[in-house]
Amino acid sequence: MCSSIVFHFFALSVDMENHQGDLSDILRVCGGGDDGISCTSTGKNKLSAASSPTWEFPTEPLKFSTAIEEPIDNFGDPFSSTRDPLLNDLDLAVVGGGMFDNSTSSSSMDPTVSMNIADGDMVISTTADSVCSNLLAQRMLDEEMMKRPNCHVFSRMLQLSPNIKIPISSAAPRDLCSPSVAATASSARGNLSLNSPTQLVVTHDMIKGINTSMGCGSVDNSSIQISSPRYNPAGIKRRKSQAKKVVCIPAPAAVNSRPSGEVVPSDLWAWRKYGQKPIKGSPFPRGYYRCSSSKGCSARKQVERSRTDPNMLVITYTSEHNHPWPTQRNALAGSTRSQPTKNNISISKPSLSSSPQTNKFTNLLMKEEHNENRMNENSSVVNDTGFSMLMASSIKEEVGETSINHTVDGDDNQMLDHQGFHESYMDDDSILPDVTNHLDDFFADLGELEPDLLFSPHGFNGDKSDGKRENKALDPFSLFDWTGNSNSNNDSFSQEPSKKGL
DNA sequence: CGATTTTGACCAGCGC
DNA sequence: GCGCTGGTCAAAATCG
Repeated sequence: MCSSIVFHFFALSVDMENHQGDLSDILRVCGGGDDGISCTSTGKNKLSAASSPTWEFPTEPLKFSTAIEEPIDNFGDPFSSTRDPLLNDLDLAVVGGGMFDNSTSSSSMDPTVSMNIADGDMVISTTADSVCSNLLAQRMLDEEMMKRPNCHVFSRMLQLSPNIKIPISSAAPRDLCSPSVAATASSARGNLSLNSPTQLVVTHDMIKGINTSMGCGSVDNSSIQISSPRYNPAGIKRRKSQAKKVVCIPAPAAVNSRPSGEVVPSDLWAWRKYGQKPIKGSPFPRGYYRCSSSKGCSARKQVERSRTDPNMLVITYTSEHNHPWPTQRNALAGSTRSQPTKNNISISKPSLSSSPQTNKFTNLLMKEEHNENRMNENSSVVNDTGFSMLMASSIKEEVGETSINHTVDGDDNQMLDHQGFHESYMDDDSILPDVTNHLDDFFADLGELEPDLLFSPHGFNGDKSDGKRENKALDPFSLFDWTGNSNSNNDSFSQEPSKKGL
């Protein structure tokens, strides 16, 4: 019975207060290789990534974030407060019989999940066995990410902090441990894999080699980028000190054939372009998008090419979504119509490919700016085989806790109340998103698709020649589904900005 | 036909 | 106050 689970471990929270400035603040932690953080449990009760040969410890010790004075907004980051479905992009395989049942999760002794920080190493462990343990641990990470408004899971990320407090719901593991679905080990993208029983150790050894780099331009494969929120991409002038979150991602090698030449990576929100302007000092125009998932949503984002490296896209999120994470169908409905009709699947699944081209997707940098007074927020990027993520790491946390045990006997409501997700939308209780429902929707949608198509590399890379728009919303990798990219002409983006100077 | 993109016009913030 | 620049609006065009 398969009991391992892929544990995507994409970002580390690093205190960057000693790194100030702008572009030069961006550090890169080179992971090397395609696997990034990748390890498999070899011991019975411990899974350690310390032996991962692809990580180096930074020349200077990483400082994990501690207390932050104030929570900050999510800035429309689709993953900042909402559970990231990508966290569950396990290779799922239907197995006969129940590989997991309540008796497993509800043993005589309630399983607990604990997270400890010792010497900068984070250890997540549970007393539960088998898949449930793994799921609990993963859930724990998920919860942690949701709990932290700044734990921007633009993809899968995890913050390392000595102050982790994650409520775990008893329902959660059961929900995740569907009797009909077994999680099988897969490290296709070099993720941290958890085998049962669960103890996850993230050690300093997993990280090494911090190098400074300049802006988004210094990106190479298999790297972690840590940027300072002080970096003001492209010298964007702030209006009304509006909080922004900036994400730098590698530009796709392929570019769509839009007149604008714009390349917009899709995420799971629906965005509608409402403007485009040439930016002074940059040969590339900036596109303005607003969330079209919900009327009244103030979430916006700006997409432009990095002026220092045209191969990088700078996405600036402004404001935040005031509605739940869109369902797959909603996301599909909101997808741009410029989606290529053919041959875009392989592009959208970079992480499942090991080609050099794929590795161009390896680096992502996310930066966050809250306001003028919050310049020392932390952010980091951790790469994976096909993805790399960076997240801001400023989190409101309790101080002094280094180990918190979580008994798996809470209720869902309680869980939600403790999640940053809830906090993120506390301004409007009427539209509090239901994380659990999102999860349910997500998996329900997944269930409607053929597993092979969904989860197998073949399915990902299959060429849909029927001309239909890919259901990218169901594809966790659609994050990097560069819209409308059906060819590899990277120059089309570099075309002249709109004729009028706007 | 509805949703999205394009694009010229307008508005607002900021520096001088 | 003025000009520059960025951000948004909205009508027309486009697409599925």
